[in-house]
Amino acid sequence: MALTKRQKEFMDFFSNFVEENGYCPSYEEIARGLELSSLATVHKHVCALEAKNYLRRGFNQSRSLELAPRYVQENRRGRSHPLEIPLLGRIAAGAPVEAVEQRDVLNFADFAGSGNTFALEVRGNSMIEDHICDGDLILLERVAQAHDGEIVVALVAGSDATLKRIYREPGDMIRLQPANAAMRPIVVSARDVQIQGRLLAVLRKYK
Amino acid sequence: MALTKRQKEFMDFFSNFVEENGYCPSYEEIARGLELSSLATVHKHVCALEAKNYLRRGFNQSRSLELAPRYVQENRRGRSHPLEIPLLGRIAAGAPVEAVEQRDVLNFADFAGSGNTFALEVRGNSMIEDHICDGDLILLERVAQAHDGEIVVALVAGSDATLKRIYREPGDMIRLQPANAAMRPIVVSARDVQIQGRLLAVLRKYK
DNA sequence: GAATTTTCACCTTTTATTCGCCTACAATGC
DNA sequence: GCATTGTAGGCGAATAAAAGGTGAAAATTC
Repeated sequence: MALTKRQKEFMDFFSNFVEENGYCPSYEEIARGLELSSLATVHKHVCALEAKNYLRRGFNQSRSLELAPRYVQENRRGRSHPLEIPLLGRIAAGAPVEAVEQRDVLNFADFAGSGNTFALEVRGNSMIEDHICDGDLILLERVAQAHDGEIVVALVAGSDATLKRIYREPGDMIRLQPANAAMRPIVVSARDVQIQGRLLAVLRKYK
Repeated sequence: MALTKRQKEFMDFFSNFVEENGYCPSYEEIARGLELSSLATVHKHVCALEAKNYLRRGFNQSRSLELAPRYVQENRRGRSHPLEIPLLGRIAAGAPVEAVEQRDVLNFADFAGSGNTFALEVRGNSMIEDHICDGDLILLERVAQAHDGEIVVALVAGSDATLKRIYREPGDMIRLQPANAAMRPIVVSARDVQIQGRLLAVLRKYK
């Protein structure tokens, strides 16, 4: 009574959907998720999975599917801490992911730095060559000073807040260097630059 | 006996209302909150949710609804510390950061997805044009199937795990497309490809 | 008497079910 | 070796029921 490949995909999709939305998908939503064009196929899968005791349902009731206790038991792995994620290893290293022992844990606290952290959403492509894109979220540590070459959010002449690399220049000047060949560095008097924060991390979310 | 989409919205609204006000909403307040014009609809929802054991109530008594134990249990998850960071606004928008008075909060749970998440460290530059760099950490959702164009970690012929965009090709073939002009796509039979996860997020840490 | 819940009859949209028929593949009997 | 059978997976359309909705009137409690 084990799952077939397709049935496993079904269960994966289903449990992810419920986890994310808090309610059961309709047959049509399932069909879209599994790229099926007929509801009959979804129905067949449901029947098969119910027979195998992976799903429960109410007859003819909308969105009444639920994971059967059997599935829940077989699949409840480390629900430990929402902030800790198993760090399995490295890709392109020629080994299947499962094979890599789980010894490391990725903890979000590592990204957040001390207490003085804030976030911004990036607009524009001034740092694109450093692979910081429009729409990315960045975490910053609130500091007033930065070292040469660090990426900072700086306020120039009290008006523009920009993300740039910072360099000190002779004559008490400051150069704010974009990472975009199409853009020119900003060189201004140190008096007119106010550093707002130093880049700690870049976060990018997909879909 | 799972919740439907609308019932979930009902429960969300109801529990938020109680949380904020400390008392139960009247049917009319519920109707306004869910943009319903008839109290009959509210009543129907209440009956359905009572039957499903998500709500309790006293017959004909005003504002006597309460969350049933079942709901409370299912929804008291990881209230530990979501690790929230203030999201202040956007840069390069021509305004100083402080000026943006935004109440938004960046929550790491938003990145971690459902419970089925794991992390990998990226090696190599095969996705560099998508701005995923050597050394970046990526979060993945464990799925067995992916849609065309999504970025996945795939195991090819049981040996290489790689991060690529996936596309289906005629003849039951799969094309794994790098984002790097110097590299060629991998085209193999669908049988020889095993998807390990779908990209949820990219994290990059500085210094 | 005001606020609130319950009930009525009726409507629309969403959804699950069922039917017949198709392909691929692996196992079985001859 | 070859036909036969069984099983998993799939398609599209028709159908009926559940879920969601309306407005107004009645009933109940405070």
